[in-house]
Amino acid sequence: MDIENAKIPQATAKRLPLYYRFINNLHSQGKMRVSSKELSEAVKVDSATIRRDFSYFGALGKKGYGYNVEYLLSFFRKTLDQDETTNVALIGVGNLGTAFLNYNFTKNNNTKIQIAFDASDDRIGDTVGGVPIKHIDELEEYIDGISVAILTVPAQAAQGIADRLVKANISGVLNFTPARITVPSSVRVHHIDLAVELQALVYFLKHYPLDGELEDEL
Amino acid sequence: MDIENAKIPQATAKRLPLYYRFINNLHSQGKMRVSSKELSEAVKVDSATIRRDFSYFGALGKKGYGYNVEYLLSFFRKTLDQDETTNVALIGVGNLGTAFLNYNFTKNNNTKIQIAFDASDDRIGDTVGGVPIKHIDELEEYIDGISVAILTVPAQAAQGIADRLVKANISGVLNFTPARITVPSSVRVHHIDLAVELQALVYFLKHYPLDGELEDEL
DNA sequence: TTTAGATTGTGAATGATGTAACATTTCCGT
DNA sequence: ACGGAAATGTTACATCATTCACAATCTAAA
Ligand SMILES: NC(=O)c1ccc[n+]([C@@H]2O[C@H](COP(=O)([O-])OP(=O)(O)OC[C@H]3O[C@@H](n4cnc5c(N)ncnc54)[C@H](O)[C@@H]3O)[C@@H](O)[C@H]2O)c1
Ligand SMILES: NC(=O)c1ccc[n+]([C@@H]2O[C@H](COP(=O)([O-])OP(=O)(O)OC[C@H]3O[C@@H](n4cnc5c(N)ncnc54)[C@H](O)[C@@H]3O)[C@@H](O)[C@H]2O)c1
Repeated sequence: MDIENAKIPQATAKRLPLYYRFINNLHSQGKMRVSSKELSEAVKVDSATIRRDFSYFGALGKKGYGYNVEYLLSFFRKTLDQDETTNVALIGVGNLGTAFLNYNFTKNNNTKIQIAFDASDDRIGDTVGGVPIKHIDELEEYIDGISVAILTVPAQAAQGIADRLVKANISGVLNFTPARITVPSSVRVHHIDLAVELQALVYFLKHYPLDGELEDEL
Repeated sequence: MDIENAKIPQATAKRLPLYYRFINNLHSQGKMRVSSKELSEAVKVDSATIRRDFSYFGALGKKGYGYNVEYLLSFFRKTLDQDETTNVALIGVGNLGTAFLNYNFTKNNNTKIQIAFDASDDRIGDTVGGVPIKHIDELEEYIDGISVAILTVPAQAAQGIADRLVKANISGVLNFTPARITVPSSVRVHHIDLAVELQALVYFLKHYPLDGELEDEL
């Protein structure tokens, strides 16, 4: 769609939602302007990196002044497609799935969990956090118009479900399962492996200098 | 402690727990040997990257043969300090916190959630997933021997709790809060921002070529 | 209107990560 | 015991990301 955007580094793209949220905060607080230095302290990203990130979108600020909060906000809203909602399905209403359903991702967000699926009869027909739960056997019937799936099923079920999601034409999967699923190259998968995150943190603590470190981020 | 380890790239360190888990699987399946190519297909990491990662630890494999699963396993167990358990506290027994407590991170893991804290009187004294819940006012009394904290409190409470954790001599924090907390450089914080992850996935879907892409990983 | 001070946007330096390619070594069947 | 097949470990390169440092530009106050 946007010609320019194809050139934005992935690392930058991953920071955009973060910037958006903090700019939103500033706006609610009635702040009129902000410098890259201030933002830097809030989001814990080097100020030069922030300026560089913003610069991919052209000159958003004014030299000697900083950035106009209102303008930044409207810019990010547009860029992150806040207006156009992405429909999401959640598969596996267990511990983690229930937490996600109860959490309203819609705050500050352009995504909405529209429907959930589970294999256990107990929960079918209920709603959790306002989201209706259907039986997994009915996946194909209800998945229409959904482009992203959150996978919170047991690891053994992950690949099978993924295959069905692919057939049902899903575009992206957020996989919380420890299983690394295989999908065609037309589908994007992000793995979030919480056990690995915890273990990695512990590894860093044990093996990296504890003191003269940056205070943040992997 | 280990002199060598200081040189291991962070990207590699983050993959180690992943390798460990899959090698563990292979071992349970009775597999005796594995090549970087096989491993690559399982964990979705380029085989050259795997060989490079392993090579930081010396020559773990044999040319023309591959890697001995048993040996790899014992090596990783040692390297990831599987034997020595790291004690973890969880702060904020809400939706997300409850999911984590019910989930047994101890599988394949050198970490154990020993204790949880919450501000709401309702849950104090209960146990969730075998973990006792104490009142947050008693944080300082019970945090002895705990080196890592998982933060799943509301965003507004995050910085305050973080300050107390720092005073109580915590070494690492896994922060699920959208707030970016400030801590001294002696404390390591990893942010896991689930809303950002979802939004970033959506952004990639909308703005990046959908087809000729690697099929995995950010 | 002038000037001191602030802050951007970016070229260039540095650092980190990923991967192609291959010489080298080991395995293993004959 | 030998030779081809297999797979490592690593060199060299390519790519991506971060950060420094500063000229250019703007603000705001006197
Ligand atoms: N809970 C955590 O803290 C945590 C942490 C790290 C990783 N994970 C991973 O996240 C996933 C979910 O964890 P959880 O704790 O919520 O597990 P859970 O067992 O509580 O939930 C799994 C849910 O999936 C449903 N299910 C099973 N098979 C299904 C199928 N074929 N189709 C649809 N639904 C199916 C079950 O009925 C259950 O409700 C697991 O893969 C787990 O390894 C969880
Ligand atoms: N649930 C999700 O899916 C999800 C997704 C993304 C981010 N998050 C973030 O994770 C955090 C927790 O989310 P949640 O859905 O579990 O919220 P929640 O409201 O269900 O749970 C928060 C818990 O923290 C407790 N608490 C409040 N103040 C406290 C204090 N000062 N000390 C100790 N405990 C305190 C509350 O009693 C409650 O039990 C939030 O910051 C949220 O933004 C959650």
